[in-house]
Amino acid sequence: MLSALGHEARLAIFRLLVKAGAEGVAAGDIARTLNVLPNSLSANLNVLSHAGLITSRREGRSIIYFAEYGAMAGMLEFLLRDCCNGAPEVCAPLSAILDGTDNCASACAPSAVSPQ
Amino acid sequence: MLSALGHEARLAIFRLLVKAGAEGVAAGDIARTLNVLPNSLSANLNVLSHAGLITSRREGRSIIYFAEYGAMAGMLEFLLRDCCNGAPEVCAPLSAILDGTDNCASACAPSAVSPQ
DNA sequence: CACATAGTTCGACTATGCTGGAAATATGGA
DNA sequence: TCCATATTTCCAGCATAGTCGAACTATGTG
Repeated sequence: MLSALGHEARLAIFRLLVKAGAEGVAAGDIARTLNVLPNSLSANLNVLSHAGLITSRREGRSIIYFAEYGAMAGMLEFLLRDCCNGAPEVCAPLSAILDGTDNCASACAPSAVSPQ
Repeated sequence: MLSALGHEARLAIFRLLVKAGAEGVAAGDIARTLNVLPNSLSANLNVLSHAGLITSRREGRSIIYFAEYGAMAGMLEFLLRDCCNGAPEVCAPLSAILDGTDNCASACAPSAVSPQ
């Protein structure tokens, strides 16, 4: 997963899908938005998909891609556990982010964007 | 950073350094622990260092390497912001990790490291 | 059925990253 | 000074990943 995201174009794709949420984004729209060739986009989508970071569903002639939140959460959990175990001072600022200071919990809790 | 960590050996190195904490680990000890050749270890340490994930200090004839917690926190913050904005349901399980269920927040929270 | 649109797969080329041996540099000790 | 230890740098050689054009497959429409 880390190596899948360790690639400028793929990270951009994934971020786009995360922002899009449960609606997902069609491959063509991704290509247009990020200004990449459809075939290399397809290759990158394949890598992300194989890493478990995204899923897809056919809809008409488009194929819609979605970020796989569970995988993302799992990866972050892995990283958080490792960093917290050895370095408590890393956690505090992160807790602050999660704990509604900025954007997350406050934005997360009420609206409940995607019913999964 | 993501691509630096997206490499089995480098991730192992980084995890080792995170666990070691402020004491750091000498290059030779890393090589012995992870059973890698010193020259390829050096190359990987270089990549991690260039990514800002680790630092080093000479101590006698050894060179001690340390995880750079700030960089790690920055990276996690970046990932958390992105995922939380679009995907509230990712946050909950992570908050649980940070919030003292296991290991972290209980150790983190009281000390209040950064006033932001 | 023919055609247009949406994506993917294939194949060749290029580039970049990784590995491992050997030599070089730096430090400390006899 | 000479030697041992610790680590890095240099230099092939190899493998893998990325890119791009072109052909292929699938779906919907007239």
